[in-house]
Amino acid sequence: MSLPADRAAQGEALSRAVWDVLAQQGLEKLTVRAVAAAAGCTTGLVMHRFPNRRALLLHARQLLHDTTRQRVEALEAAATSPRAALRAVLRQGMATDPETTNWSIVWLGFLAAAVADAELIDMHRRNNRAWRQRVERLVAAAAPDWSVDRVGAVALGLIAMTEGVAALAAADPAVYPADQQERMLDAALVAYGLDC
Amino acid sequence: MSLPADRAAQGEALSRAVWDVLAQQGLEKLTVRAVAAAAGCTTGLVMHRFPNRRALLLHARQLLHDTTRQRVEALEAAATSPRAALRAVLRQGMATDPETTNWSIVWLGFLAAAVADAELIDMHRRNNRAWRQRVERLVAAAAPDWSVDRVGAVALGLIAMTEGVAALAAADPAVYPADQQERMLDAALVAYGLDC
DNA sequence: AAAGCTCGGTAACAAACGTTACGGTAACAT
DNA sequence: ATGTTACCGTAACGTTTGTTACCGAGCTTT
Repeated sequence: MSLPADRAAQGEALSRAVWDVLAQQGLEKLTVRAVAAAAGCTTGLVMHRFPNRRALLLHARQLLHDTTRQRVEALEAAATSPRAALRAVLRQGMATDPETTNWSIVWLGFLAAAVADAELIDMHRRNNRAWRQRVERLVAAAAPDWSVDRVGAVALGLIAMTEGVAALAAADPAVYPADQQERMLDAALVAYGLDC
Repeated sequence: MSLPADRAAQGEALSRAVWDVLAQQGLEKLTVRAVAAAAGCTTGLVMHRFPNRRALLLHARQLLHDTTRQRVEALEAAATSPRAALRAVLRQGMATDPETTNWSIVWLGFLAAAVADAELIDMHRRNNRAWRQRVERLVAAAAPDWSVDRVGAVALGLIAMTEGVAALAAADPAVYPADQQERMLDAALVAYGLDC
């Protein structure tokens, strides 16, 4: 069968291979051949599916965003209160298990690759601005009487904290165990007056 | 003259060239030839000064750490109170001006490069553990009656927050201006009860 | 002044890279 | 059954990479 659904599935599988290589071998080894090997195919298939290496990377980057967005929306929908939603969403932004740790490493790799790529940095900015608006909305819902300025400052603090600890824990998991990240998050939520 | 001081100075200049390339062209373009061009010399000099590319990168990474350590110690020594020292040290960890923004991008590049390099990741861990101990010491001095657990959780929160906002601001300076980062830091210090 | 030594630039190497062209196989249509 | 098309692996291309070998210029020593 050569339905477009199959082509899309192949593109998705190749994007997942991009993530795997990025997480396990790093940005410097992120070659077309390495991606093909991780996907269990040859470079021919990769280059038939994408016009060039950059298009493959851009697709993998966008798919990463879409995937995490869906996961976050599910967490938000399943939460029983605004503050529980805020905590759940922030929690998955840290590196508390192998899956989210992997996600963090991949995220760092794409960010490093975006330094020299205008389109990648644009995607990063679009996605991160959306992320920031989401957290600001959640903070505003969790503290309805706050001023816009305070919501912004606290949301930024929480975003930066989770983003930062994800990077730190991804690079040194032994020193940043999951429970310490959670205690850090809870301490911050308590300090800001946003605890459940 | 061929004094060892000159050789060391050349190594330093080449390391600075590594930073420049990393900040302006990204990790993927961090080649020996690009470094030589940024340093205004040829690849011959680079390979005479360092046995191979990895050694050059390791030297640049260590020099980056030593440089920032000296800057932080100067800030700490110049502070008039423990809380002022804490704030000054944390402040320089964010990306509030072109210099610290550059530093953040370089830091991200080295972190991404460390994914596949055991020695680079070791250096990152050593340096970051020292950084964490420094901030924990500053927090303990700023709040002498806190428990060790609380000092650890708050210090981790502050470290992660500054580290995270530095990455965010480095990638999207227009959305994370300096004054917003400072307000975020002050809001966090107030929330933790560590304001001056 | 001539020889030796240090230094750094030039040029070349093999390997790996992104990309392209070609060929063969399997499914579909007629 | 035969021609057509889509699909993908194979092999090659030119370029770029890290690295090595070589060579000439300038300083020191005798």
